[in-house]
Amino acid sequence: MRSNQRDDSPTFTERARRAQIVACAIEVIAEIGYAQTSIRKIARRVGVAMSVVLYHFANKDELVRAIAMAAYRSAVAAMVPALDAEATAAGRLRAYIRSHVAFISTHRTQFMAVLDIALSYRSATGHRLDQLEVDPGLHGDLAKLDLESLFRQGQEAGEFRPFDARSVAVALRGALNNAVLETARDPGFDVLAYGEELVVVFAAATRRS
Amino acid sequence: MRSNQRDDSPTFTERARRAQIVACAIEVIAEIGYAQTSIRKIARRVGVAMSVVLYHFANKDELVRAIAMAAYRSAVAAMVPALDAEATAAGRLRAYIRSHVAFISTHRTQFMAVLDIALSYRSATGHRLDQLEVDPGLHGDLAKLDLESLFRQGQEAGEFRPFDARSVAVALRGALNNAVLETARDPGFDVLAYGEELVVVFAAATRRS
Amino acid sequence: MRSNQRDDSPTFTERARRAQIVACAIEVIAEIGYAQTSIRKIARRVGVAMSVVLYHFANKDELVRAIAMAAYRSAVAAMVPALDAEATAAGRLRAYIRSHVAFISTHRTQFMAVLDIALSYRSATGHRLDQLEVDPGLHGDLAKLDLESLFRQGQEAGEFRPFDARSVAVALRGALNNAVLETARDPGFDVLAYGEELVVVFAAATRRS
Amino acid sequence: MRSNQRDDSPTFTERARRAQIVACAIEVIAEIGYAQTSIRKIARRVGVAMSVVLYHFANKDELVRAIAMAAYRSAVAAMVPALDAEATAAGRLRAYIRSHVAFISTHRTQFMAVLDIALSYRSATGHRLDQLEVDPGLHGDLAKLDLESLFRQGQEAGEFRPFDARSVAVALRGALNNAVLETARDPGFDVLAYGEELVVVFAAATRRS
DNA sequence: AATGAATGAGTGTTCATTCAT
DNA sequence: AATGAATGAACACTCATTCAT
Repeated sequence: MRSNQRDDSPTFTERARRAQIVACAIEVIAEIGYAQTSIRKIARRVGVAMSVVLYHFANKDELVRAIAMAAYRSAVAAMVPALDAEATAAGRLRAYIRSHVAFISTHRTQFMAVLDIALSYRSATGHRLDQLEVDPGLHGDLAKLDLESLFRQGQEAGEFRPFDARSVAVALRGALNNAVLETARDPGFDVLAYGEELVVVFAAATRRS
Repeated sequence: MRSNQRDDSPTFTERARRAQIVACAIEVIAEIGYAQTSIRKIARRVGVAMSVVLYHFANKDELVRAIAMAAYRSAVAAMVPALDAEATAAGRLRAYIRSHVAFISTHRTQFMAVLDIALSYRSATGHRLDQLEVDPGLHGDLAKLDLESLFRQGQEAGEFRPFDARSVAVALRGALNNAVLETARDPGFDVLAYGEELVVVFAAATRRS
Repeated sequence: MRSNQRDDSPTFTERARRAQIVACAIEVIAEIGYAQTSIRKIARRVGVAMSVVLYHFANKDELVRAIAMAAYRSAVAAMVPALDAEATAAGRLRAYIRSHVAFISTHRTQFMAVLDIALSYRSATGHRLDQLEVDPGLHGDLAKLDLESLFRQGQEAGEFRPFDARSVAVALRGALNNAVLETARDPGFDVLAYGEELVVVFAAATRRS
Repeated sequence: MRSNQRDDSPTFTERARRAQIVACAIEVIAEIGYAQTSIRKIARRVGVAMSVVLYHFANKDELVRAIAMAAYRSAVAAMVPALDAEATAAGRLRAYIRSHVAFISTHRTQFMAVLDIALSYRSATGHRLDQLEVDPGLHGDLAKLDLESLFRQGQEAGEFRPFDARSVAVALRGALNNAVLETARDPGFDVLAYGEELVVVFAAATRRS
């Protein structure tokens, strides 16, 4: 077990196996739903014994956390640069929406899996996915994706009208998440076009006068 | 068992027990999440043996269906009159949002439960909640709550600008559902104020010119 | 409940209901097999509540006994006259086989059900069907159908060669019962022709010199 | 679980456990009857948790199949050599009966169990035991035990009189199976003597002129 | 004579987790 | 680093039986 080793740096093999397991877990969850997913089925997909999964992850909660972290990391990698490239709040809002739907359309299975977990998972202690501790390195970057502060900055800069930042953030997040569910219901749903519509809607909704 | 009776009229006791079980099931699901909810836990809450629940509902799927139908029925009762009272599409949109958030705030646990089911439930045949057959009497009224046609009618009447009706419907539905999840995360979240913000946002987003 | 009544003579309705339940039970067992048969399914077939069955039969064992007795009675009614009409042991053996397969082919479902019960049923006390007490009135007639004494009488009369009566009785009974199972496997199996073959086989096997 | 392994060669421990479970299952079934046998009771006899049985057999049907295959295998091992040693059809018929009753008397509980299963078991799909797929290696040898072709060959060779081969096969099989049931009713029943009687009966029944 | 409601013991099956190797 | 074996708790569901009405 990892905790038996004297230093904390995982070996190369260790890292590779973990990544492989996380990837397979995402596939399985996206395919059959988190509720129907078991460690055995994940192991079967990887092609190893079930105990191998638990050798690398101690328990199911830790595996779920790893899946979420991997998703956060790739979301951050895809969205933060797009946001950083914009000078205005309105530009960053557009970039947020567009990079988000782009990410959804390129990482459909991953997003599906994480959303599924986010909606139905509770840890042994009853906590939801978004109440899990985030890896320290990720914390700063995730803050950059906080919609509420994006809106507030736009209001302070005089770009946006004075609305309740939190409410509009909740609305936009809900709208974006629903894109994934809609894709699940209808695989033909055009996520990118949906994104463009959201750009128009939320531009109109936040614009001054 | 109900399916044993020759006539279809359930007795008073039968109806009362079923209602009681549905109510308790809603409570339990809202509290611990659908994935963690079992028939035994529901029975424990009602204060009867697990087999009593299955005496009244035959199987889990039927119970889930009963919960959903009860929720649909009360949602329809709360929202349809509000919509019928409005003459314009813009008015009906406002009424939709306001009656919806009002319903959320008065039926929090019920809505939570149904949303949770909608997101994580799959029937034995793999179907999602929204793919379940709806009681015939309910079908007509549920159609009145279809956002996409509401938008389309507003566009045909020249009230709304020409946007993609489906996309905006998906966005609004996502935003409204997220209100429930936000309440779950933060019980202090003011749903009614959120609704007023949505009224403004979607008025601005749909208005001509 | 019957045991509440002061005299033991069942009413007409009572007798009719019991007969109806027994008939339906036989149908159900023949169709889906005794192992899959439950009191509820029988009641469903009759068109009454499950508790009605138990009102008339006290428990499952009693119902099973009633089914067996009904079958014995109709078998006796069909076979005993045929046997009584024969003067020689060889004639009675032929009559036994022929009336037996005739009975099988006219009472297929009934025979199927009883055989199924005979093979897989154990009472609460672990007893098999053939270890159940037989109705006093039936006892005498059932004795007339005892193959072993038929063979022994034929031997004493000098008609049959000296073989082990019990063994040949076991063999013939096994051969006859297997006709029913063969019919279950292949519904096209010609039971009457099978009977004629058995007549030849057991004539040759028992005949002197 | 075995189905987890990547190669198909079961370990020594695995094979031993499976054999042990099959052996105990046979004991339990022979004692209390297949209908009364549950996985839990089998596990209790083995002295392990019920889940251990399902760890090795996936489901009840697979366990039943394993029991049947084990019985078939030992029956083939006991009877086929005896048949192969005979040159004539009449000799093979005698060998069939004698090796069969010998097998019954040495493998009483095993035979009881398999017969009980054969008579009352239905798979999840409704199939009977004799409709289950047979292990490929066994298939050829089992064909050698087909009574109907044995009789037909004897007729073609002019050894047997012209009777309906299928009927006599059904009769002999019924007679042999009934030996097991008779033993269950009366443990003192002399199966070997019964076999000798059958040899005489079926010799007389099949012989020319 | 009949029934609806309830119950507890039982069924097969799934699952995350532990542990010795 | 990996694994086979085992386990107990939980799951949905079935069943014969009881009892008040």
